[in-house]
Amino acid sequence: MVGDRPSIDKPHLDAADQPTCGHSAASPVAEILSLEKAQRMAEFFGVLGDPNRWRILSALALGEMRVGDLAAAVEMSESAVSHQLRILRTTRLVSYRKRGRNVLYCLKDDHVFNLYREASEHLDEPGEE
Amino acid sequence: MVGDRPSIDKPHLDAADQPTCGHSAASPVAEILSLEKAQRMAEFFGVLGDPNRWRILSALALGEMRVGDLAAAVEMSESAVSHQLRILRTTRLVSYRKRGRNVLYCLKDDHVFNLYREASEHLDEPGEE
DNA sequence: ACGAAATCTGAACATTTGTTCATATGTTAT
DNA sequence: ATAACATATGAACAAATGTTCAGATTTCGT
Repeated sequence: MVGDRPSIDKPHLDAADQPTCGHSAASPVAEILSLEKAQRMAEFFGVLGDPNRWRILSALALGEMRVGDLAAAVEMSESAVSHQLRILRTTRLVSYRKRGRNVLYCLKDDHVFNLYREASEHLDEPGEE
Repeated sequence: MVGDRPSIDKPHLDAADQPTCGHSAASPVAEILSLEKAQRMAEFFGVLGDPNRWRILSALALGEMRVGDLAAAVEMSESAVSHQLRILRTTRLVSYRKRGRNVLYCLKDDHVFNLYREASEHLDEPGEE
């Protein structure tokens, strides 16, 4: 296997210079995360690691919505949506309230937005890919 | 199956009032994410959805490190670490440079910190769990 | 050039994850 | 009450994921 590699992966400096990592300030994490804390982080971000959940969240960003309409909006079965909503609920990413025989869901707070923006910035950054 | 439920999951309002979702301002996402965009988001956050990757990232937050030392620090096999580093590399979360027969890794930018902080805030928020 | 050291890679295997399908629960209307 | 509607739940199965293990590279020391 010679020739062209995946094109990514080229060291920025293969010299004997200074580290490439220019931490701008005090990092919020000053030691290696404990297995427990790492687990918490992973579980949370893992929830955001599914495309259909993002579609659901973005749909709810438009406003409160019933489960059925939500399912139609994101083109998933109502059952699948319901399963996902349960996960988003226990992660406290969405809140809900019952209206008769319907249940209305909506985003719980702005953290999703911030995370979305931060991720977008990162993904839009230069760096060969 | 009656009795006590998982304790989470109680509608904040089951009345006929206003929505629970108080979006503070213009959301960065004004429509349902396309499958493609949702996929991108999910892939990125999915990378942050593993505890060992968080341990690696937090170790690198302390400073540049060789693969071997990194493996020792997070108590994983060097092979496992290497596999994970490849993923973190293609996601551009870490950068690296070769020094002789070693490879030094470090965090690429501050986005990880911001994501970490945002997630921490969310996890530390009230809301019964 | 040779052997040791450091890192990377691919296949295999066990675990996790998300959907579907069938069914249960709960609510409204007649 | 009964039927129809809306949502939730559990088991089952397919797909994705992370580790281990063996082997491939590459670089240093002598």
